[in-house]
Amino acid sequence: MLEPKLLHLPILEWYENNARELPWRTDDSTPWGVLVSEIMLQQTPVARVLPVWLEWMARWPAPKALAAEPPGEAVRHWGRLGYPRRALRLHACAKAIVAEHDGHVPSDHATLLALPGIGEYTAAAVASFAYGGRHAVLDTNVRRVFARAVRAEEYPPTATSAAERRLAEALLPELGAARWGVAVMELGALVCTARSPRCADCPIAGACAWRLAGKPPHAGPARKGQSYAGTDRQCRGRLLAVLRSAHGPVPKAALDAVWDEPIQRERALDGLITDGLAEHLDDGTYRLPHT
DNA sequence: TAACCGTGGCT
DNA sequence: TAGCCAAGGTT
Repeated sequence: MLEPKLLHLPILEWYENNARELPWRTDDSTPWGVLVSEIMLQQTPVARVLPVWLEWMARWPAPKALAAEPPGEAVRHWGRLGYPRRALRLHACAKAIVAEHDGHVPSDHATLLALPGIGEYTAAAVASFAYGGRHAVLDTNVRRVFARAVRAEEYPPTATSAAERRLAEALLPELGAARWGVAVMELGALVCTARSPRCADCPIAGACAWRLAGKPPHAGPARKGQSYAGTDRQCRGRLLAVLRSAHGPVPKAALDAVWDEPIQRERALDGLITDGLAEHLDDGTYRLPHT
C-alpha cells in the first residue's frame, strides 16, 4: 500500500493554493447551508448550483423557514437544477429536522443518514464539512482519484466497493480529516478529471500508480450512457417546467401542449403525481404540491 | 443490483 | 455532433 503521507501533504498544500472560493465553504456558512449545497450538488455542476443556493439561503436561511412552506415552493425554486425529487426530499428533510431535532441539523452520521434524501455520501459530507467529523467522504471525485493514484485504474468500479471504503478509511488522517476530504474532492474536480486529467498540474503525479503505468485506458465494458431525448425523464421535465412557471393551477391543455405522444405523456404525468411532484385538483387542473 | 430520476455544458 | 459527464439516493 502506498504510504498515506506521500499523498496527504502534497494534496493539502495544493488545496491551500487552488481551492475555489465557494460560499458554502466560508467560515460563516452554517450546517444547513452545507446540507443544502450537498443535496444540490448531487449530479449537478457547481456553476449551476451557485445562484440557486444563494437564493435558497436568502429565502430559507434555516430548516424552519423551508419547513413552513408547501413542498411545491421548494420544487418551484429548485428551478432547472434537475432531479426535482431532490427538492421534495430536501423539504421533507427540513420538516424532519424541525420535528425531530428542534430545527438543528444533526451532526451524527447515523442520524443524518436517517433523514430523507441523505445517503452514505451526503451524511459523511455534512458530518465532516459542517461539523469536522472524521468520516471517509466517497464521492465520484474521490473514488476516481484513489482508483488512479492507488489502483492504477482510469475509473473506479460502477458501484462503491468494500475495498474502496477500506482504502478511503485507511487513508483518513487522524487529524484534519474534513480538510483532507474536501481537498481530495477538489483535486478530482479540478485536476484529476474524468476525461482529460491535467496530470501536469497534479501534486501527486509522481506517486500516481495509473500515470506511472502509462495511463492504461479503462478495460471493462463502456459504462452505460444515459439517453435522454424522448424518454419519460424528458417528458416529466417538460411537464414540471409548465407547473413551475405557472403561479397557480394549470389546465390539462397547457400540459398536453408540451408533449405530443399521449400515452407517454399520461404515464409521465401519473408518475409526477405518484412521486408527489404534482397535484391533480378536483376541477381537472394541475399544480405543484401544496401538501 | 440495476434501473430510474433532469439538465445543460463540454469535447 | 452526439455522447459524456456532473459533490447520489431510492427502490
